[in-house]
Amino acid sequence: MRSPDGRSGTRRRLIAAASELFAERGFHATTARDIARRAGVNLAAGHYHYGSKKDLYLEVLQAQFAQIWTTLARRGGSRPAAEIDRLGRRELAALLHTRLQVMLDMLIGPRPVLHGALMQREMTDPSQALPMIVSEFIDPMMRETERIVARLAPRLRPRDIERCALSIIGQAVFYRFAMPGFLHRKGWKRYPHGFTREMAAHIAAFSLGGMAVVSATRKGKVYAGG
Amino acid sequence: MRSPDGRSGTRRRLIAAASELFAERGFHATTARDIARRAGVNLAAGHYHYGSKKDLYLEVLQAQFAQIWTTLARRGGSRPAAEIDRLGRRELAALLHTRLQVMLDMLIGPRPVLHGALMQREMTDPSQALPMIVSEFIDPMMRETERIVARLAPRLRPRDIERCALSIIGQAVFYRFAMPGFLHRKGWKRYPHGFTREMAAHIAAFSLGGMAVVSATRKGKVYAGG
DNA sequence: GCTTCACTCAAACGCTTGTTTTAAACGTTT
DNA sequence: AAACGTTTAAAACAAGCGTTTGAGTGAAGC
Repeated sequence: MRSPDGRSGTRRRLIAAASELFAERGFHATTARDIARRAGVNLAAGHYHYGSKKDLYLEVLQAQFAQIWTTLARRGGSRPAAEIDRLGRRELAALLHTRLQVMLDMLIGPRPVLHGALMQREMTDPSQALPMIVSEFIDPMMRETERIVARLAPRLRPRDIERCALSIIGQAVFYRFAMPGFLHRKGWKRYPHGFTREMAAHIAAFSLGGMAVVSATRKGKVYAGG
Repeated sequence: MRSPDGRSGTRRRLIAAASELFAERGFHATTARDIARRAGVNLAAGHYHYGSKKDLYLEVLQAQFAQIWTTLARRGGSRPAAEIDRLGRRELAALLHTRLQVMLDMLIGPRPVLHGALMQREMTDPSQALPMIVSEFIDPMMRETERIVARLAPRLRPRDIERCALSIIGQAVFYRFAMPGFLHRKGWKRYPHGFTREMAAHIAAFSLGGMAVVSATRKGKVYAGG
């Protein structure tokens, strides 16, 4: 290859078109001819460069998830572990809030990135790429959230740290996974302006309360918090 | 038709096989031949009885969601609105707990019903059936949860009642939507025995704390609850 | 006993799919 | 100028798809 992507950017155009289509319609409902048409290249180009539709799909996931932490960190939604351990209570709460805001922006914001749709599809129909997605995204996301939770509620048992982290992430991710039902119920075409900001604030507040109660609850006192 | 379902139960067998396959693999990845094979009927039987694969799919969704509230109520996860309004605080908390337990059992329990998988697929690739699913399931589920929340935290503004209900449902549904990633991360093949019980208890406790804090939080005091 | 009817069956239809093939061009490097 | 990697074009491939066909089945109705 003379340049990183041929001369006319065929490889790049193929990846871009395939990313969009796989995110929009999923693997099965996307055809090689759809991809070639949207990329503006010949049908045979896909197989020339990527061998097969499946390999192209795996390339797409690889490329998308390779850049996600850069995006997250650039917007302040991710911080090194050592930094988190140095934060005070108010800063931790602020980090949680920012993190939720960034996550929601990426998932359902006015310009959502493709990770959300692709991940949702992988959770519905897992492929060979699932291990990569777990190790490259889900696992780091969980670990970092657990670290924030552990700092905010130091008395929690490890299993409760994990459960609280799952509760936090679950609340946020829900707005992507349930989006069609949610929007239809509200009669909306898309989430309104400022929606992610308000939901991030709600989830942060709700979760701080949840952590406080779980942290104060002893075994058998499940219904505490009255 | 001689009997409610022919003589050999072809219609019933088709619906059963199609329900399983659509839940397992989705609409696109399920073929008419797969369905006929699993149902043990001739390939043409599907089109004879249901007209088209799409009509069969809609029939499947209709049948599955027609019975979901019966199942939910039978297990104590749903109560008439008038009853809810009569419950005391401890009873409401117990209802919330039971409701979460039943929901989780249906979503990820040892014998999960098909609604979970089918709904997840509709949220990923909505079809004509989406309005039915919203009006028959999502909307009643939201209204009843909001009623419980409203009784548990009477000072909440309506918008916060809705958000708290979404937080509660989101935490539970997350374990279905993110199941493949979650299981792979833990190295599990399925959720372990007692998992739904523990998670229902956690989500109930976490949510009671969340509601308490959101209820006590005034505008601008987002980070309260320390 | 004959027709009627709902139903079943194997076979085939026309179409789309992912993939491959063949040929010819293009621009860059050697 | 020759060689090379890249791209296009058009066509074809086998396989699989949803759907249709038409003959055949056996019980029900008259």
